[in-house]
Amino acid sequence: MTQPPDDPTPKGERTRQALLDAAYQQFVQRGFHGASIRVIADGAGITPGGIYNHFAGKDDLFAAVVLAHHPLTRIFPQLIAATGNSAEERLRNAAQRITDELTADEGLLNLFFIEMIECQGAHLATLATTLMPKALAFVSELHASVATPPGITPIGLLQTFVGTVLATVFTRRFLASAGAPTAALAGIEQFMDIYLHGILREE
Amino acid sequence: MTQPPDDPTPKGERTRQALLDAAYQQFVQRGFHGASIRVIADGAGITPGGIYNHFAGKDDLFAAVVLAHHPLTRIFPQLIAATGNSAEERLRNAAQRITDELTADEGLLNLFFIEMIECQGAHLATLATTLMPKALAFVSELHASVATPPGITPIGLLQTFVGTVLATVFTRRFLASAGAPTAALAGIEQFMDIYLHGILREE
DNA sequence: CCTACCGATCGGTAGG
DNA sequence: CCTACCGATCGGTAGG
Repeated sequence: MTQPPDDPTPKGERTRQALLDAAYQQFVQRGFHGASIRVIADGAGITPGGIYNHFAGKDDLFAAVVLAHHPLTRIFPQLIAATGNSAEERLRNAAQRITDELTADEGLLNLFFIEMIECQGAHLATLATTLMPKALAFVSELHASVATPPGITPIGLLQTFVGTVLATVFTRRFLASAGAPTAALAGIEQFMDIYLHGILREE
Repeated sequence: MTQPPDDPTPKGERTRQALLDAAYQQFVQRGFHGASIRVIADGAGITPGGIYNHFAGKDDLFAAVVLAHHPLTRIFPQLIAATGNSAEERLRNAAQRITDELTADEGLLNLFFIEMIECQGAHLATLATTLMPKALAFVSELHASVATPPGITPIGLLQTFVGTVLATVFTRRFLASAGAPTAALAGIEQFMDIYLHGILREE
């Protein structure tokens, strides 16, 4: 008997996905070293040994989580998919979408930080080579179509835009943790007011 | 015999400082759970058990490191100490100083992230109550003296400024990790060009 | 502040 | 994919 080849979701594949989900939750809550293989296995409904039928080890499992959930995998597609009748409108729309996504699931930003700290950014080069070409093409076109301050390269435009969005999400989160009243804080609209007024000069 | 009371640095105090230094190095390199009490003790030149003469436990040691090295303890004083003949000059000067300090020691920013992820920002409220009053007084005065876009509160001014500085340091680090050519990246001057042009409107 | 040690938990493997 | 288990290391303590 061979295994039925076109089941909607093969048994092994479902387990693998359950492992990825459980691992994501644990890693973003406790960090790489703080997350336990046993708790992850539990969350996926299997015993610890079973993990090694799907992943070579804890590092391999973490790498798979990074590939599936790293914020960069959300930011760049949202940037390209943004709509609007002008460069300004498209950037505002993209900023809003990215902020919403990063705010809805705090784990995404955590994963960014955990990877940089506990893996020293080892996966960033891989992610970048996959994602950057399209993002750079998009931003080069944008850069050519608008007037920016002197010294801003296309990659600098991408950097300052993404940096401003990350700054919004991050500062709102830590100021809320510190006890600041949320209503007094700047949101993505204010950050974009400042950023776009500063970067889009008269043509 | 009593202990000589005004030695330049008492024996126990030197050990405590050595522990703080070793702990800082380990925590920012490996995260809270990744750092080992034994390695920290080694780094301070004592045996693991000796740590508990100075700190109640690993958490207590981490809390002391956060109090001593958290970026907020550097950012706010630098902001207040900044010099210049106009609001713009003072903000540029402060941004430059903060950026230099956070770039010179990558551990500082790591500590910010580690504390937010592995301690869920538990120490931020304490830090804020110590540091915010002076910073808010400074920024309230600044807010009153310049024209900002509508909807920007004094705390929003502080938030967007600090956010912009953090965005500079963070995006430069991760883009460098990802293999981007450093020369093409925006630095604090470019970020401030954009930010200040966006936030300081005509009076 | 050291020696010696505690129980607990870690990531991972062998064999089925 | 489970059972049973490995050696290693963890944070922390007792007693001196």
